[in-house]
Amino acid sequence: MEKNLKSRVTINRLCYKGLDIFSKKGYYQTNLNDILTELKLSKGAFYHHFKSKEDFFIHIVQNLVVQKVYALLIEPLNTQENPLPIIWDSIEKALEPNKSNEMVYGFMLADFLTEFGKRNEEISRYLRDIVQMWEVNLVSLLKKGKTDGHIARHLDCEGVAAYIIASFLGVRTLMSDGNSRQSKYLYLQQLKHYFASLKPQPEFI
Amino acid sequence: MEKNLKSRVTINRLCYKGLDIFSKKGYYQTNLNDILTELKLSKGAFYHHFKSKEDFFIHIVQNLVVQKVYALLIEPLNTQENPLPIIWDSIEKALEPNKSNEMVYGFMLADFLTEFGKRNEEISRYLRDIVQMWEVNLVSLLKKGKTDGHIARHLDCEGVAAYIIASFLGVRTLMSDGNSRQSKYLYLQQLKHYFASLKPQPEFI
DNA sequence: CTTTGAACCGACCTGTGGGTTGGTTTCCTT
DNA sequence: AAGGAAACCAACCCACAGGTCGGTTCAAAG
Repeated sequence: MEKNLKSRVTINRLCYKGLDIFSKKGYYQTNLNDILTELKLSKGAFYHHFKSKEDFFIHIVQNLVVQKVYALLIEPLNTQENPLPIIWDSIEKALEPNKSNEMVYGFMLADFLTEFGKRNEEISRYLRDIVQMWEVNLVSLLKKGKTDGHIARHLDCEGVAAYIIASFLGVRTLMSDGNSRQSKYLYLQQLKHYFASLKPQPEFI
Repeated sequence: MEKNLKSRVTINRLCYKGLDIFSKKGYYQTNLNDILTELKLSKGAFYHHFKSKEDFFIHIVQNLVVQKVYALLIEPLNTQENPLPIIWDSIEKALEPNKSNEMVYGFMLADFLTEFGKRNEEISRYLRDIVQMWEVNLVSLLKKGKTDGHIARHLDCEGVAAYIIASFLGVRTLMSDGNSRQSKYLYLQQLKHYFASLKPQPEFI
């Protein structure tokens, strides 16, 4: 195989497997051998492509995590329709386990944010940037929903976005507690109820 | 000082300082010396009172964490009044930093749940028990609120409780992101809005 | 005062895991 | 074919942290 191509293949394998295991066990609880033995690679191979474990993780965040969050939670918001069902659908999909690798991408962000919160300022910043990117897009979509008459005028769009994000980040904690299907179902139902309360109330017009 | 008393004093000092530092840095990222040097105690002293780091942490959870959660989130629910303002107040207080030691007890549960989620089944169970204790009390209070006419009849109390818990656990992630006051404010405002939507709707009677 | 054992000390042991380094293979260039 | 660089290997290094152990202090009992 061509050298340059082979290099990229190895880097990709490392990143995907890394994200997989980091998501399952957490960053600090994962050691490089966990990743390397599964891929039948050596320490030397790893440190040929990345200068440190932290560098490796940042690379994963800036590529894979950003990409997943964008595809699942942000890109769907690019719509002209009623925002609330769109947002609800995107969240439901984000909580759905990915068939190909059993990974629930919705988990990653919240777990990583917690893990690095008071521990690694640099990585925290990258993660917060992703959340903020989501928040910004939510807010602007909600504001458009206001002008289009889908959302009550008196609502605070920043507040609604923060509340959506908080509940989304929190439900994962409950979902990892055994009966994840039940928690997810209850959460999504109430999210729908909350969204219904955001619609313009006819009797107030 | 009497031996037995001195022992209990030392154990208490260890537990409080342990909870403090574990809350700030996480369990796995805290080493015993972080705790022991601050208390001017030795390894020997520690292992005289506890058989392992894990045993130590379980002791903290079963005593201090349970006690804090109970005092802040469960005991206030023992009321005959309208449940929704009561729940809201308890959550607001739980998110308030404790003046005496700067610790935000509301943080602990969610952080620890995340940290041990896929890592230590035994400790996870203890933590989940605490959440479930909260959930059970929330549900029963909400059901009473239904019969008392404070909450709409068609609502699913388990769902409401799950949603409250999810959003509470999640807001802490946002709160540790720098501007915690702003996040908390937005969250509490929307929680109030959500609660308002749970009241019986006059036009549906 | 002596004895006893709980409370405590701190040097040491040991496994772990991030990172290094010298060497080997593979593939492209000339 | 030869040279060289990229890709990779695996033994090694070392700092760190959980846990151990022999010894010391001190308060209560006899």
